[in-house]
Amino acid sequence: MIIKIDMAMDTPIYEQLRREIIKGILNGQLTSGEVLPSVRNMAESLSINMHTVSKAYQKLKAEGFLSLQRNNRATINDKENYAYTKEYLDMVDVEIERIVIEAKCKGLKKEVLMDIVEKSYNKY
Amino acid sequence: MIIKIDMAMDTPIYEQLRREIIKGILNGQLTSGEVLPSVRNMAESLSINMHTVSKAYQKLKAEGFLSLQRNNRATINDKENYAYTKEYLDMVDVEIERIVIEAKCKGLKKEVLMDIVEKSYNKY
Amino acid sequence: MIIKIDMAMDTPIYEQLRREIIKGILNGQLTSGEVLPSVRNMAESLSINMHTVSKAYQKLKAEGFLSLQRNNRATINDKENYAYTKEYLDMVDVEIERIVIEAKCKGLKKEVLMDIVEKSYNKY
Amino acid sequence: MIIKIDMAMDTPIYEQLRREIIKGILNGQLTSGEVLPSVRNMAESLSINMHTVSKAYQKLKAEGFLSLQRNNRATINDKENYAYTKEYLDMVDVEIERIVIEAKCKGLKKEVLMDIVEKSYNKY
DNA sequence: GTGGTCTAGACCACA
DNA sequence: GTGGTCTAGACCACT
Repeated sequence: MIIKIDMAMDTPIYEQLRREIIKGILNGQLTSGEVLPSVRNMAESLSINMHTVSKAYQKLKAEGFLSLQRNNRATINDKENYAYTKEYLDMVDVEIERIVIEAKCKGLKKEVLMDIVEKSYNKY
Repeated sequence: MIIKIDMAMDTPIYEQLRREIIKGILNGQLTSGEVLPSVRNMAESLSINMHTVSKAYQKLKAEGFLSLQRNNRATINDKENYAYTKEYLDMVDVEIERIVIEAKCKGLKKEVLMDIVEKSYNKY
Repeated sequence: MIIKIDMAMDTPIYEQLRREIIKGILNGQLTSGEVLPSVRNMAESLSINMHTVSKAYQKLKAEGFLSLQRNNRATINDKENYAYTKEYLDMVDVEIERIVIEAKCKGLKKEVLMDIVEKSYNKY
Repeated sequence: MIIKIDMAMDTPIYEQLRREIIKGILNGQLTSGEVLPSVRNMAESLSINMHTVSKAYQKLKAEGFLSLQRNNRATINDKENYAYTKEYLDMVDVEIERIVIEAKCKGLKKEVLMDIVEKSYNKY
């Protein structure tokens, strides 16, 4: 699986890595039970720090996307482990609201915005 | 106009202030030509530092939301000055995509997500 | 003579006024011996502070463009009084160099830059 | 690379630093991919404050001259990232016009002015 | 160790 | 009185 990290982006590297793994789960490149490269290997292949990879793995573990075994192997979990919760929905709500306010203020029509969301949803 | 700043939030204060002002423009509390409090006054009334307010004003200026006049007044601009651009649309696209990927991965149906966006849009 | 002041510009008002008067001299709207409005009148008609007008007049006087009489009247001088000097040439050189360096760095061809200068010269 | 800062000059320090870096890019002392000193190091070697350096770097980033990488390196960009735009040309036009008007008013011949520009261009 | 954010206090040009 | 610049020192997330 190809993971793209952009050092020039303002998003933290560990967050970029986290998102890439989630994307991998979504598009089927990472299936339940699959084992991710070790922290050390992942860090090497991406030319980033081990701590950064570890941070991404830890966050994904906390969210239920994967399990970390004693042997430091990260295994992708079943869907049930990371199904959306009430808290997650609230968070999405806040994020969407922030985007919507600015977009509406700038004159973006509801239809255009909804279209972006729909197209994005269908894309993956 | 009431501006809420949450010092405990991880969003920078200047960014919170920026968003509150945009929200004010959207809901009609700040209309074109309206004058904002001076940097010093705004800082005092929010119990934050001058420079933090200044940073918010500068960003809003760069985005066309307001003009910093030579007579030391921050004036809300006309809609034309901050209408959405191609670059802004691209940015929204990236942000939406990020949210959509994670939401879809977590099993959130398209209809539910679209509903959140629509409700948010109609709310303001 | 019409004088345009843009409160949203970052150029100081007194400097804008100064430039407008020089422009007036160049295009023949202000001829040698002509009398400018009093500081008070000019300030009123431009809706700016008297001190600001005074500052512009003082600077123009120091540069030889006009004379200030005891009755506070500003009179445009003859050309000889404000002919370019060695110091002025040096200053132009510095300003041009600053523009040229950045322009060249950005890939602007010499011909394009020279063309801008020539067109600008012929325009007035 | 030698960077000269004149504390007595009326040009802000961050702006002087910005120009020095652009000059370095132009004369080949700073090539694409090259890494600038960290904000702290640059500040120390110039005996100025961290924040002042940061402001210069931020401006250069906004203009495309460099990227501030997540691994805390300020890297010079490729030419494409800071090629001149329509907006930049308009800005140059305004600046040139301002100089030309005053110069012409002071009796400076077109040829002399053009010569200054040409010499300046060839110098770097 | 690095940059980003925030605060505080100072000076200055502008109005 | 106003904003812009600069300094200094602190905290924090990221690497």
